[in-house]
Amino acid sequence: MNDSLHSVISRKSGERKGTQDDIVYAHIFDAILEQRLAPGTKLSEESLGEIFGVSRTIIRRALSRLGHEQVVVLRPNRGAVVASPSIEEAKQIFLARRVVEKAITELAVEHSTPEKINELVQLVEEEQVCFAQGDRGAGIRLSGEFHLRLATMANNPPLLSFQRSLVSQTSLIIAQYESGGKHHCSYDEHTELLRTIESGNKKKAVDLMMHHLDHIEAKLNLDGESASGDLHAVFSHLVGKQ
Amino acid sequence: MNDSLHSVISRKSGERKGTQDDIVYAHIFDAILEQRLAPGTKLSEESLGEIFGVSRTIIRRALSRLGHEQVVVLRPNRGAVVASPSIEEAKQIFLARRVVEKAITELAVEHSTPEKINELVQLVEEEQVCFAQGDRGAGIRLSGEFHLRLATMANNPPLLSFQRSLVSQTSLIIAQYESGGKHHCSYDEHTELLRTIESGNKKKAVDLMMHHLDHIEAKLNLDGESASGDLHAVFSHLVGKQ
DNA sequence: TTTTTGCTGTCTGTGTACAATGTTCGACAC
DNA sequence: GTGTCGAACATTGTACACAGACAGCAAAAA
Repeated sequence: MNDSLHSVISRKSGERKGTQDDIVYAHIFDAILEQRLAPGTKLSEESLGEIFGVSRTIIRRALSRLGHEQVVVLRPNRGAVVASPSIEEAKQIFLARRVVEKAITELAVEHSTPEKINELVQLVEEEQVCFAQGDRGAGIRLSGEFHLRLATMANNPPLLSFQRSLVSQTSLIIAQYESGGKHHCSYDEHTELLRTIESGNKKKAVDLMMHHLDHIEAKLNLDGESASGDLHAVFSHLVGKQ
Repeated sequence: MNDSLHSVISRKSGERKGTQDDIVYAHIFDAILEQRLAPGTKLSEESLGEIFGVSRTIIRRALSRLGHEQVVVLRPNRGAVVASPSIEEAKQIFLARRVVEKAITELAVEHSTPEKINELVQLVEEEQVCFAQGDRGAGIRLSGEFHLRLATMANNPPLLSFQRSLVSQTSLIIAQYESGGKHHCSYDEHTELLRTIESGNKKKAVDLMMHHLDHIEAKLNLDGESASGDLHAVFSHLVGKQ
C-alpha cells in the first residue's frame, strides 16, 4: 500500500531515499531510536532546517509525520519536542503491543516461508553483532526492526502500520526507563521465536512472544518507585534539553 | 494525549473547531464517511482551497492527516484521491478490526461505568433516529462513532488511535461494497452489546462483538463475484471522478 | 490507422515573507 | 525579596510566488 513507509525504517537512514522529507524524517527518527535525541528535546524548525540544509517546509512535514506516529509531540504554536511517555502511557503501549504482537505472531506462522525466516535470521545476527560491538543504539533499532519484519511477514498492512508506531514508542520508553545495563531485547529469544514460527507451532510461538514482551517490560522501571531517586532523575521527563 | 483528535470525529463537522486545518480535515472526513465523496474522487488542493476559503497550505496539512489515516491516497506529484480499498485490503482491515475490537471490548468491560454506558445508549438512539429518518450518511458516521466511543471507554489511547483509522477505512469499504439496502450496522446489536458490557460478562461481550463484525462483513460483496455487475460498479475503483 | 514525440496547461513541491502567537526578561510595586 | 505587569524577542502559522513534474492532446511519421 504505502511503499515509502516500508523502507524508511528498515535501513540506516543516512543513505539516499526518495524525497527530501523522507531523508529528514528518517534521520530524526533514527536519532530518537538510537537515543541521540533524548525524550523532551525541543525540535526547532529553524535549527533543523539549518542542519539539514532545507527550508522549514520540509522540516515541518517530517515533524508532522513523526507527530502522527506519536514519536514527537506537536504543541500548537509551541513547537515540537521528542515525546516522553509517562509510566501510565508506557503501560498502555505495552498492552497494545501484546494485542498486536499476538495477532502478528499467529499470522506470521501462517505466512511463514523458509526465505522469509532466513532473512529474519540474518537480521537477528546483525543485531547480535551490534550489541557485541557495543553499538547499543543500532542494536535497539535492529531489535525494533525485527518486530517490524515479523509484522511484514504477517501480511497485513494495517497491523504493520500500527506496529510501526508502537515499536517506535517502545524504543522511546526503553530509552527513558531501562534500568539495567543489559541489552533490552535479547536476540536469543528472537532466534527461538523464529525456530518456533518455522515449526508451525502457533500456540507456542504466541507464548514465546508474550514472554518476550514480559521480559522487555520487566527490565524497565515502570513501578513509579522513584521516590528516593535524585531530583534530576525524577524530573527528567519535564526538562526539555537543548 | 492528543486532545484535538478526540473531538474531531465526534460531532458533526460544520461547527467551530480549534484551528483551520481541523475544520477542513473534519469536513472532508465527514464528506467521505457520509459518501458525499466517492472513492476515487480527486481532491485538488486548489479547488478545496477555494471551497474552504483558505490557502493550499491548510488543505495540504488536512490531506496529509487523511493520508496518514489511509482515508485518502497521496500520490507524489499527482495529488490526492479518496482511497478505494481493494477486496484484499478490505479483508485485511476487517481482520485487523477483529483483533482490535476484541481487546477493546474486554477493556471496555473492565472500565465500564453507568455514566459511560448511558452516553453510549444515547448515541445509539441518535443513530437509530438517523436511519429512521433516512439520513444514511449520518447514520453510518454515528455507527462508526459508537465503535470509537467504545474504544475511548477502553482507556487505551494507542488502541483508540488505531481504531479511528480502522473505522474510517471500514466506512469507506461499506460505501464501496455494501450490497443490500439495509443499514450496515444494526443498532440493535449495539444495544445488546452495551447491555452485556454493563453486565460485566466479558466473554459474551466479545462474542457479540465478533458476531457484530461478521454481520457487517456479511453484508458486503467481498467475494470478487461482481462479474455480472455493471461496468460502472466494476471499475469504480479505477476511475477518478471530477 | 496506429504509434510516437513534443508541446502546453494544470497541478504539486519548495522556498520565503509576513502575521500571529508564546516566551522571556527586566522594571516596578508591594 | 517576591510577585506582577509589560515590552522585546523568538518561534510557529499562514499565504503566496516560483519552479518542476506529470498528463493530455495534437501533429507528424510509419
